[in-house]
Amino acid sequence: MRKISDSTIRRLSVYLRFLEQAKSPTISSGELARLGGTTSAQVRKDLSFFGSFGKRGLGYSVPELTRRIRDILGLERGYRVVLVGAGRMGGALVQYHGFRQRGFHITAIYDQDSRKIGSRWNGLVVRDVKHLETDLKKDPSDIAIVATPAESAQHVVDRLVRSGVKAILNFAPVPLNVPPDVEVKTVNMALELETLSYSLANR
Amino acid sequence: MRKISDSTIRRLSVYLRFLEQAKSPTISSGELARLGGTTSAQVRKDLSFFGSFGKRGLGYSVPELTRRIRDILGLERGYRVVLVGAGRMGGALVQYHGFRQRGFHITAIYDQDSRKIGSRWNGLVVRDVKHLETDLKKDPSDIAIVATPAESAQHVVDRLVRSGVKAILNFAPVPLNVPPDVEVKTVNMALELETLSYSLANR
DNA sequence: TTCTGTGAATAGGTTCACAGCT
DNA sequence: AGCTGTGAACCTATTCACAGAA
Repeated sequence: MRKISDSTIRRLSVYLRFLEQAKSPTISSGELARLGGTTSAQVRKDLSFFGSFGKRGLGYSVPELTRRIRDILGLERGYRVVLVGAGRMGGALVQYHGFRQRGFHITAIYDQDSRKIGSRWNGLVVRDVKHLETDLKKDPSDIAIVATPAESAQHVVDRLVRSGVKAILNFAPVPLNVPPDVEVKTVNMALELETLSYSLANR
Repeated sequence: MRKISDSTIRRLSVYLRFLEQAKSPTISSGELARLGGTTSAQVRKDLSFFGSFGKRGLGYSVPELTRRIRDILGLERGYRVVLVGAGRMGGALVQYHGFRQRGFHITAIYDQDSRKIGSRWNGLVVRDVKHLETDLKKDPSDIAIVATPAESAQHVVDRLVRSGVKAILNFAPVPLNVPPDVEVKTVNMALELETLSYSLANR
């Protein structure tokens, strides 16, 4: 398959959010653009990589386009997600409603700290991270969320990769090394604040 | 000032993190690149937008480059940050060590929910969001973090903008409208998972 | 010799503009 | 007439490659 840019995928995801809230049966590229903060040409180009979903003179059928984008993004199948790191951030993520809503189900939580192990979080019992490999062998997961301290992140990731995890959402503030068939997305909040600092400093 | 791309700024922020951990007194663009997951040419180009900080044949002085990047990013001055939304995510952010470490001080927390108002969070008392404008008039902040539900985010942002906030880090999963002199960075975690879903679906 | 600094070349993403359906 | 689909033009970011300083 043709290489699609990350920004296109992110925009599709944004369009999807608005399609799901749309009231009218059809929507134009211009309207989607306005909602998603982009241009109508961009919307049409983004969609054109995957096919021709619209009707000229009319726009896009909301239910059809919704279905198509969900399909492109692979959201139909639903995912089992394991979370490593039961700190504050892990806690927020477990509760985060947006994940479940989108078909991402957190099925297990791991931590190192014996004070956390055994406690219940949103219906899940925090397990000792030493069980990570054996658990994943029994119940594989495609996606893991890493919310550990920076120091342990790479080690945890190595173990996840060995256990067959293919995609990792990383909240630890370090770039992670993984083999080319594994996808990592790092969310670094301090870094986001620093870009804001830069824009404040340069005006 | 010449327009610098967001990706350059983000990489500077990554380099800075490694410079602060570096042990040797000098470092080459190749080494910084390896640590930061990029190329040596990229490192040199990024830095060249702001000056010539290295010595040919030698590399960059770690303390000097650290200072220069902190200066470029505007991190020397320190920032007062207000947080709106005392939910799970807000709680995680208040505790997040990376912020304080980098000179971002959360000075107030606001919420709408009377059950949360008055409770202590990390030494701060959660205040009723109705005091937002009067508080900001007394003690202005340049930066706000918005961690409210999607529905209230735009309204909160309008009030922040009217109160003189110039930079917003948004965790609500909606694009926000702000005047051109205000900078917004949105972190949307469900969206990050969706890009991972896409890459799993297309292999 | 090593490693920076930087124009030039390349690649990639966005916008334009218009032909072609409905 | 309205709005899509898309090649072409444009613009921006990355990579190359090499001259030049330590």
